[in-house]
Amino acid sequence: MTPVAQRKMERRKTLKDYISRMQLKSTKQRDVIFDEFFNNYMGKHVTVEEFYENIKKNHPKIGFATVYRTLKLFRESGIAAERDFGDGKARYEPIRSENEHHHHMICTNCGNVYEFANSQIELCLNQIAKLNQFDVKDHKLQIHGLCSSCSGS
Amino acid sequence: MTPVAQRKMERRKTLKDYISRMQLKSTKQRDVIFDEFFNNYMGKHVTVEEFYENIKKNHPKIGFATVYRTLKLFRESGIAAERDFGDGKARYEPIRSENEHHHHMICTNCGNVYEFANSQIELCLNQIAKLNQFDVKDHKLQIHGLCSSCSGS
DNA sequence: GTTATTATTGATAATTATATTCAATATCGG
DNA sequence: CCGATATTGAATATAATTATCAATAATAAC
Ligand SMILES: [Mn+2]
Ligand SMILES: [Mn+2]
Ligand SMILES: [Zn+2]
Ligand SMILES: [Zn+2]
Repeated sequence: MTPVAQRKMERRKTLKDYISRMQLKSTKQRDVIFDEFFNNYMGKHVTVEEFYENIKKNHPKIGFATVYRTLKLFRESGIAAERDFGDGKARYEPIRSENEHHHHMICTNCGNVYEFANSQIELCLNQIAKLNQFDVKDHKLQIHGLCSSCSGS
Repeated sequence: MTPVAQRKMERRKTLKDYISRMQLKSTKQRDVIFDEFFNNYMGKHVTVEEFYENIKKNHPKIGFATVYRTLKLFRESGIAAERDFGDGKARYEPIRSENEHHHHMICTNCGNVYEFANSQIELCLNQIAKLNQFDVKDHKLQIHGLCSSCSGS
């Protein structure tokens, strides 16, 4: 099995566990949305609208509200992350592994998103939090500006 | 003159300059909102609704749309910053000085906001941007979690 | 397998923050 | 003061998200 397929299976188990733990139910729609999401959106940051328009092509009967609710379910179960890049629309991306963590550079011109991670920053943040006795649940870091294509450098 | 009054005068000049540069007009309402904002909201992060409710007490005739538009004008002119703490409401805070820059720790329980700054993080960010030939216009950093009061440590 | 219970679906409507419209009014250069 | 133009404030529109609810699907109990 490829590493990609392996990770997808792990995500499926995480979701199934969450569903049974919360006494929810597995459904055709959730399976369909799961496959679409983890097959086509690794490393992407898709809005609900975009995702809905694409999944509708192969599954015309699926409802908009169901897509909304299911992506939210993915977030709650820990297999997806919800992002806000400041344009008023929620975006979702598959979480790649348990402890993976990254941040975003967003081009205000073309909209492209670049990911980065930096352990030194993470360390600073933890120190700052500790100093203020702040119990960190999450943090987000975004750089907004022009990507190399758009700034013409 | 106190340093606080001094800075307020500088902000007023910045706004006046912006208004004349963009061929806008000075109005009673803008003056009233300016005074309210810089007298009562230094170091605060106020929503438009909150701000409107408070200013209405002394100036009942002022309109909601005017408050919205004026706070946006303050942002455009560079004397106020717009923040998004993830609760779906825009927040505004007075900019304290030209090159001042800070970030936020937000308690998910009590809603209190704590500010911090860290030059090492800023340096890392600039390096990362340079490495990716990314032309930084802005960046935001937020820590979400429980403050010391709410985590009971 | 049948039945009972409970969650889900999908169409629609409600909500919420923000943006726009527009007629009346205020500002400002000349 | 006059005329041109920007602003105001009430109302309306927009856009993303969330809630409602009757029909249906999934699981549990028997
Ligand atoms: Mn990402
Ligand atoms: Mn602040
Ligand atoms: Zn770009
Ligand atoms: Zn707190």
